[in-house]
Amino acid sequence: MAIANDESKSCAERLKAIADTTRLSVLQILMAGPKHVGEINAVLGLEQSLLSHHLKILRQAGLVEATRDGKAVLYHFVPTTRQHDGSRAIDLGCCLLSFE
Amino acid sequence: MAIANDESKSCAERLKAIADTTRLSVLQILMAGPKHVGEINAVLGLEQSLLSHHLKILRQAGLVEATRDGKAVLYHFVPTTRQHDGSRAIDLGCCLLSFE
DNA sequence: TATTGATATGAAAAAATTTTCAAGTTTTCG
DNA sequence: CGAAAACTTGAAAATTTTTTCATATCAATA
Repeated sequence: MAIANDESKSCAERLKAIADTTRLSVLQILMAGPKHVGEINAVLGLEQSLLSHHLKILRQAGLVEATRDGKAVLYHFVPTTRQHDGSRAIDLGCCLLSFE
Repeated sequence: MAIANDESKSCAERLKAIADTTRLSVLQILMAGPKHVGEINAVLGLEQSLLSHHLKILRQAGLVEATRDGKAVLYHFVPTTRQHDGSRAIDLGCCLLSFE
């Protein structure tokens, strides 16, 4: 039931999850606050199942989490972040990624 | 692909260049200082042309540069970096990546 | 200049990722 | 309960990346 967070994910593997235009957009949307799949897609306008597949990749990378909210599903950015000299940065293991 | 601004597009492109185990290793090797292709491969032990292909991708992403040095070729990390609260971070456009 | 050492390139094969399409859940509502 | 809304899943097709292999280039040297 709980979404497993694979500890053995390498840095490159997480980077790969982020290194995609669509997923990068999703991440940025979610970093602004939790949103339902439909709300995300109101911005991106993708084929419904395609977004779902991308969300799964982000979930498996441990970058986002989903919780059911009625018949909708709410996604939120998982702050795998840590304080890095003043600003929050996503910790990818071998490197820190910070959106300004 | 649907809505994705130019900024996140080029950012994802650079992230893609970095999001690969081999290229990530090459980058980290070069961040320690310039090295010849042979020296890089002394560490990685890849098929000669394969490393060459990877180096090309890093070059095209503007992350490294090559200069001829006799019959060898010297590669160096291109500091697309900027000071980010004390430590050097690679500026990818939409985000900063910092190795520690 | 012919040869050798160091690396690059191009094309085809192999592998991985992305997109589509059809069908399956879950939850709410009449 | 049956239907609808909001998603997810799985499998196949489409596309992109990665790897291999054979060949080419460039510079130093015999």
